[in-house]
Amino acid sequence: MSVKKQKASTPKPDNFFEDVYAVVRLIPAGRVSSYGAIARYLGRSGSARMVGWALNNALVLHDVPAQRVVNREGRLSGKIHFGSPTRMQELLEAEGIKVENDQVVDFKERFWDPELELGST
DNA sequence: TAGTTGACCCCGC
DNA sequence: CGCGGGGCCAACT
Repeated sequence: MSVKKQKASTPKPDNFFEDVYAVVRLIPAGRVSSYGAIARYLGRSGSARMVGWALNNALVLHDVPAQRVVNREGRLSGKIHFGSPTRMQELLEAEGIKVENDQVVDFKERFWDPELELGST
């Protein structure tokens, strides 16, 4: 069976990426989450960077509110990828989230942990 | 083909 | 208590 590895032309069911989109989509308006929290919830605590990559693809898909996802400092680390230097902040303010100096105000109170909200049995 | 970067986080000094 | 380096996995050059 000379089955060569066709890396392209495949639906690519990347569960990890898809799962990231699902969790981010579950984030309610007015709340924010962090890469590490999502990564940990998916079982990839060490691969928090991949969450960022997933969201990067999310921007292309245009179906995920990536603006609600920030780093563990509550800082808009990914605002650079929104095309405009203030795009992410504007979106967050539109959701009711206050942002000062590229930093989410009361981030600790606005923080939304998937494992805490969803993973509660 | 292989090397480097990257929307990060944690540990050690 | 502050700063630096390593680790993680995938995509880009």
